[in-house]
Amino acid sequence: MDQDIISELRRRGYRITTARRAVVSSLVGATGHLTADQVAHTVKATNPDVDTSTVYRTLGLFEDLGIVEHAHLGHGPAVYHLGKTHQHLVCEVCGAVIDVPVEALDVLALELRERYGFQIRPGHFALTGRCDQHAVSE
Amino acid sequence: MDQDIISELRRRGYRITTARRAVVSSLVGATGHLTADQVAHTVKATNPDVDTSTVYRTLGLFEDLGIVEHAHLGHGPAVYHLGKTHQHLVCEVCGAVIDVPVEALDVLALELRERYGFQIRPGHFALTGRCDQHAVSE
DNA sequence: GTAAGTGCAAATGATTTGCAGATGT
DNA sequence: ACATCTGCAAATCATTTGCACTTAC
Repeated sequence: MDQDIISELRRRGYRITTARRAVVSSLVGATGHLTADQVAHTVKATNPDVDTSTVYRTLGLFEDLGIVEHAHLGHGPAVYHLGKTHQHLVCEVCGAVIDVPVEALDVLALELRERYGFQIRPGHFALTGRCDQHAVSE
Repeated sequence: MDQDIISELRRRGYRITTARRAVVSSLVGATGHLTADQVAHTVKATNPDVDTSTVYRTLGLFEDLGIVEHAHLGHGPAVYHLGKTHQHLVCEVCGAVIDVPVEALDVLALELRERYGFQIRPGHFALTGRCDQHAVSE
């Protein structure tokens, strides 16, 4: 799985460096979403001399190549993830994150399309609200 | 309209200061969404000695009191607005902002509620995508 | 060998905070 | 009078950038 990405990079003419390998491992080894800083920490565990700015540049490159995506879950730093786009639901009380397939927004997308001529591209910003445990019973 | 807010503040025991008056005027006089910095600029036009940090504090207070809300339209600074909550649609090509009533998300809210036990509270983050002019015809 | 990639340090942009002084009530 | 507000300067947090040096190819 690491290898797929490495090959992809090579195939596209990008150089395979220690930093890039380490970022790939960090992303592949993680379940879920990581901030750039968390990626940097994981990376530094094995490669202490990789700089955080390089991690940012690497994540930026991977994003341009469609290998990773970033999303905003709240007021803090952005989070990065591999794999296909999904919509994040974030509980404003406990911070719990639920990943839902973008298809869950299909009906909404259609409605906004028809009514406002607007095509949404879900996933970039979370939908905030309250999880089951912290629901407000009106 | 300025006066409603001023009275509200007074009624709740907050002090009426030059800075607060000026922030209220700025918000009332503007159509749409302003960044804290834009509010600060408007304020400084008549009251040059009001500091930007005071504008932030004032907006923060107004938000706590339910007088204003802030939303995130993209990677830049947050925007503040008076009035009732609405959902922002932001074109990722031209930055155009469309305001839609939160009721447009009712169907989605219901679905997410049933399927994931999650209650969304729309409006805090924009939905990004493409406006009519910049639609991708797949 | 050479361009692409990197570390480092410094810059940026948005927002927050500590504190001593000013001001609304 | 006295607590609340404010200006100012400095701190913070996430992210970006300039530049000289390294390294993958």
